Amino acid sequence: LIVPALTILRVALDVPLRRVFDYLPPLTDGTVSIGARVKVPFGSRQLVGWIVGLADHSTVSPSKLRRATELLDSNSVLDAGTLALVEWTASYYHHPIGEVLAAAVPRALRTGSILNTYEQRWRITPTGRDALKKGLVNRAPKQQALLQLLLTHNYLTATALQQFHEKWQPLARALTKKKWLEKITHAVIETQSTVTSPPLGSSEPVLTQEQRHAVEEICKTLQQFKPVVLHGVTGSGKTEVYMQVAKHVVANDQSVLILVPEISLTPQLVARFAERFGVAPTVMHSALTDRERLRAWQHADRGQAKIVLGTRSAVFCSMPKLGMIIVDEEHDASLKQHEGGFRYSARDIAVRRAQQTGIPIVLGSATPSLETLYNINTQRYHCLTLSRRSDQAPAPRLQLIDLKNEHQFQGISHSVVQAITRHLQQRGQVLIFLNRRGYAPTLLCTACSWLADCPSCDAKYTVHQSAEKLRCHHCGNETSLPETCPQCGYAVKPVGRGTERVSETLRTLFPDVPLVRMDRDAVTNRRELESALNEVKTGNARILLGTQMIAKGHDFPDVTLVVILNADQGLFSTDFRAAERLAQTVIQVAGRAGRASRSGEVLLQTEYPEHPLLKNLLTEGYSGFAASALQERAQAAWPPYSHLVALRCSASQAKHALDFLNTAKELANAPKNIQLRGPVPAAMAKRADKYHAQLLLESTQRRSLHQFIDDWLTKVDTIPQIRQLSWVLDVDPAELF
DNA sequence: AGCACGCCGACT
DNA sequence: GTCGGCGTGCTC
Repeated sequence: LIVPALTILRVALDVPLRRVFDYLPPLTDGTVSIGARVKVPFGSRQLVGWIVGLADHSTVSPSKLRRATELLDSNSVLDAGTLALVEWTASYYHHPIGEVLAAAVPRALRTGSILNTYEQRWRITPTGRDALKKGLVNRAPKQQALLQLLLTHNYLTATALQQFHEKWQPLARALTKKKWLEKITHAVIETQSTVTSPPLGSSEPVLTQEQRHAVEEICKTLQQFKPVVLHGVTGSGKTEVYMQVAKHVVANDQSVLILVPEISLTPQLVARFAERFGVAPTVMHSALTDRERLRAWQHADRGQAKIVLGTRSAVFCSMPKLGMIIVDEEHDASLKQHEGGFRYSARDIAVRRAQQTGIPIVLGSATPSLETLYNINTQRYHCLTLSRRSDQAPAPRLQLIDLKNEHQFQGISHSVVQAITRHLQQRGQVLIFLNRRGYAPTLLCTACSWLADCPSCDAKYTVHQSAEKLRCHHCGNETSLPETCPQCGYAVKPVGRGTERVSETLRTLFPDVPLVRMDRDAVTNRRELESALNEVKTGNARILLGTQMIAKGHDFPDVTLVVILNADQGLFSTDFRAAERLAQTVIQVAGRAGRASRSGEVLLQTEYPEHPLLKNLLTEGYSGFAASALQERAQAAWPPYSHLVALRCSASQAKHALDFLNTAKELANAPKNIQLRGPVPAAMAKRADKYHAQLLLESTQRRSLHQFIDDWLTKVDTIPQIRQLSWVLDVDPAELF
């Protein structure tokens, strides 16, 4: 197809500008197709852009209109559905489409570098054929034989030539010189080496009635948008349901996209899918090299990947034959990108993608987010419940320990010590959760009340005893641990407790019991993670102590006691989502207990046993908690009963940040149904030597809010001080710091 | 963002 | 006399 010279290319570029740029098509031949990449001149540089549209005329004056340099793709690297999704995302998050694309695709595609793997091929030229026919090569039998071979073979690769003759290179050189042979560079499609083993049919377990019902419901209508929530308690076998529904989709010659919050959780999931399907799923996550990521992308784009398993950016993976999306642990905060300029919720985009594509989507969780529960209540989502554990284990018993009325040793109460002793005696394993790493959260002078605080943040230094360091967990500052007070020279002492200190305490209390500590300091790489998990799984370790790291994903079948050392941080937070997060953490951690035949026990230490949130969670479980939490949200008109957008700003001076937000607020001529709140400094205003502040926009009318923002941002873009600060728009913010 | 252009201060 | 500081204007 030759494109008329008049065609205008609409090109998205990776620049922070909320518009696309018009170009004339390149003079080189080739098919101009939407979704392909072009190299274009932009100012004084050459950039790689994406063709996101074609037009027959441009409103840009002809003097400004420039010509694209080169087409980079002849066939698709981004299917039409994915591009449509990227366009929707750019408009929903009010973010430049070029930057959304840059976040969505592998880096290798962005730089315009070699998309394909190339293979050198040698073939006979027409003059070579001629020469052969005329007998001109008769005096060089080797050369003749080679040309003869090429008559029947079309082309030979270096490997093939090697087989033909050990010293083929001088031969080829001589023939090339006479123009009888030519070397061509051919792009080859790299196929992912897939280790194939026959699917183990026997490994398909018998489903529980609830699992079978869920599979049937999800598979009833496979070719239409149908959001389903799979609300399954820990151990109820959600993964088995995912695999069975995926099997139906794959049997239909379509592929399945599975999103997970973190890659550390995937090895087991990958292994289970690999075993069941006989082919390892195509994985996509940030730990891949550029080359691996490109390969995975192409594999998916060509429809060769039946199952794509990835973290949040995989929601944009090009999959022309996408038949279903599964979002595992849909409540998990990691599914939202909350750093950098482009902040998005992979779960929300996934729902949109399923809707655009007209396919089912499964949102799985033991603790669904309040938004999701709200969508169930309003009949937008269909809920399928797995209330029984597939291993028949009874639900663990949850119990509060009142720290105010108990003797305690280094933050561990008497009854917890007794419970640990009891479970260890009964050959159970004990899991202890504390969401705070390091030795102690503060270092205090015993005489002059000096506190070690981070010079770059409004935060205290955390004591890291074994490393002999003070570290800031907010900016990465580090300094040596002082032995005496730098102010008065008197003794200093660590105050409060982190996992490092608790591990010391536990070793004192249970000197003969092997203990494994899992947090970011104790476990720094994959190998250490594997070995720590192995210690627990083999039963060598009897006590497992850790942070978030142990709350997610991993199975610890022999754990019979779970202790949550301190649940109180989340109780009095100003963030409206704190309660939800706390409840989810408690339930997720509790879910690690008693997965095997033995029933589990969960102890939760608190200073506030009367707190309604804890009482509620205890008596009513997660669903009961969620119902009352939703009522509170409704009364306060917080999400999901309203929609939030935060304009966040950071600058080297607090005043600059607040001035900018105030100017932005003045520029807003917001309709009555949109409230602007603030600006206010962030709870931790100073972080890494920058001062943070935010302006909050709130409305019950999503459409109206978004229309307003479109208009407003064009004005915000013109605020002059904009160069001395950085700002981001956070649509549906996960936390309001 | 990134790059060019432009106008003022301390250097060979 | 110029090298280079970073303000500001623009990118189809």
